[in-house]
Amino acid sequence: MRQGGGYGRATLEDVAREAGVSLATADRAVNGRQGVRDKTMARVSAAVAKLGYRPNPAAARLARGQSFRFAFILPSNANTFMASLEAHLTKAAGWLAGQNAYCDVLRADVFDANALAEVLERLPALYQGVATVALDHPRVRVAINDLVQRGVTVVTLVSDAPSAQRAHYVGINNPAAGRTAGSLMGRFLGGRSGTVAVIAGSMALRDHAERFVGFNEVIAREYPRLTLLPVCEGRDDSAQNRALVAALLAAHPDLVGLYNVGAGNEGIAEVLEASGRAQDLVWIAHELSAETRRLLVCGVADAIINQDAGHEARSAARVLLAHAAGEPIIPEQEVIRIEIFLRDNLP
Amino acid sequence: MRQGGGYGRATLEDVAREAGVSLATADRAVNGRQGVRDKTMARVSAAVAKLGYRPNPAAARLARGQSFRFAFILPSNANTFMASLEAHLTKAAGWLAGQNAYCDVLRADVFDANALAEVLERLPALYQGVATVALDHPRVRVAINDLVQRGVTVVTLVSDAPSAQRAHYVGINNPAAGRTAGSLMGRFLGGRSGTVAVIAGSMALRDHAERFVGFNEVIAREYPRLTLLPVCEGRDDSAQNRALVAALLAAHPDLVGLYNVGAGNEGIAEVLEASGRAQDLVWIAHELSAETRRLLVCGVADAIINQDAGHEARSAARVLLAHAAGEPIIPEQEVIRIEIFLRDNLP
DNA sequence: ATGAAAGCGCTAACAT
DNA sequence: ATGTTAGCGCTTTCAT
Repeated sequence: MRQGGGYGRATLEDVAREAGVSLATADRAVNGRQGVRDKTMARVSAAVAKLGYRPNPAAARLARGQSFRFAFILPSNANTFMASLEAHLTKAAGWLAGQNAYCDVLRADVFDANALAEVLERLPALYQGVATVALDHPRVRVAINDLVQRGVTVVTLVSDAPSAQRAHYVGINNPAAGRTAGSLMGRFLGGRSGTVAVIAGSMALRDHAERFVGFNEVIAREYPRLTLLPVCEGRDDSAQNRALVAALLAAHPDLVGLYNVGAGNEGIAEVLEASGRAQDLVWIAHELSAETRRLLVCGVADAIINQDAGHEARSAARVLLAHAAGEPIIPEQEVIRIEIFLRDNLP
Repeated sequence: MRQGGGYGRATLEDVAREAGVSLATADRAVNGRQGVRDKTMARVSAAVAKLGYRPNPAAARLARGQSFRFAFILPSNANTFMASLEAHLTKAAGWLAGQNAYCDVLRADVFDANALAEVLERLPALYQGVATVALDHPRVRVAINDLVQRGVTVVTLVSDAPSAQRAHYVGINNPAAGRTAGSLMGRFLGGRSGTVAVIAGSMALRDHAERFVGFNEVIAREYPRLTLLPVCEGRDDSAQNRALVAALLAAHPDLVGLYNVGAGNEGIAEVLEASGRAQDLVWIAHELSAETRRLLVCGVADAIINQDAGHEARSAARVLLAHAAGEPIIPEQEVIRIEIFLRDNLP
């Protein structure tokens, strides 16, 4: 491994010399700290421009020597997706540790607004930042706003609380995800007529409700030959979903499409595969996992809409650190995509 | 994921004290440098474990004070996608500069193996790394291998040279992208029968050829009611593509699908929109841009297969830096996805 | 308002 | 084989 010498990169010291001021003054000027005369400021700025000075973030971090502590609030009962998110969060924590930032995972029943709000309200003061799977509820909103008031950076993760003053939302646009599922459903069904069913965990969950709204919007507007059945709620539970789908198949011989807005795909898969209608019926589900991957490959599922858990974990970590350290983020790097996977473009 | 204790992070000095050795020895042991007795090594390892020591990468970078210089080799005549890639590369260069790594953009006619090979062969020795839009050709392969031999890190970008010993390929799996387009085409056409045309820049371009092969594979195997016409080559040129599509529309009243493997979508769009068959015909193209975005929104294009130029630029920068600095990468972060965009999931 | 100086945690000469 | 020491570029008291 070769090493380049220090090449002519200008340091703050060079700037100070060029401007005829001390290192400390140069630092104050460059970082916009107070107590610098306009005239000196101008001289330093000129030197910066002349030398093409760029601060060395590694050195700044080292000298500052500050460390951070963040909390991640995750659901107490994790499904496959949340488990994957947590695994990625653990890796991201390793990276954060290298940046002098440490994090703890806190549990909350994120489906229960009061339970979640309580965890937020009682959050120990040692945390400079929180990433939480949120809920759009008045008490949660207040809890988040109070934290923000206190100077804590709050980032919502996977599920948003748009009415709160969180610094950032790391997750997908759920109505758009639902519309995407709707378009895929309509197009995959070609000109076929028939009935389409939607299964959700619970319509009280904002993301589920939003996805359904988006799905419904597209189907109703663009595919009049398809009839949407009332949403079935299966609590994201495989066993309940199994029963639901069995009933749907029995009751609707003309069932041509199925969209599962939430989790619990295993149960659905079992019934579909057993029914012999799996290849014929268009099934769209969410979140890529070992299981949904298999379903896609063998043609039982037709498309998987995914949000990249690894990306979300890293994004939350980066955003939290950047905010706490007062550093900028690269916005486009932090946009979580609504990914569409067919069996052909699996990663 | 734990810990922090506020400021009590163990430093190398703590490790040295705990192990009863000097700072330098602790450094040698921790970094696996030679000249440390097994016994001391063990003592240091024990101290590391006991204190939960984690090196501070910022401090290491600062102390090492090494800087790097990379070259990016891009096509001399850029289309929209390449222009976007370059814009993102410029931003990534800003980040790299903060990491003491500087880069230059070199031009080459990357479609001409000899021209590209020449640029690689004559690459100034000052570069520790190169990211190049490559070509799978014997002379290019040799040129890349020679660079690698010399200790230069070579990364291929967007277009690969799999037979060369490049350290990494930043780009998508093109046969898979073609298969993805094929599946979308087949499914979007529902049970319709008819003719499908493919337009490519040139079948001599590896990525174009690979995409076609993937597309053809799926259509031939899964959609027997669709007939594929021989590939038309339009040199990625809008004007040529305009003429090609006009001819196709005239000659094939039963044309139901169109897949453009390469660039030059503007010309295609014009003819399709003018023909009045735009809404009926399924058109799939590559690379999201202001133009293809518009086409998607107004229903002229039905799907865009995309590789994220921003991701590719940042990924190339990260991989190059990590390799040169001997640091690890996060593999899953560097996987470039085959993105499918419908009008509903546009970023 | 400005300057001097002491580190931050680690690396790499240069000793021994 | 191990220790000593001088920084890397920047931030931050503490003086002036």
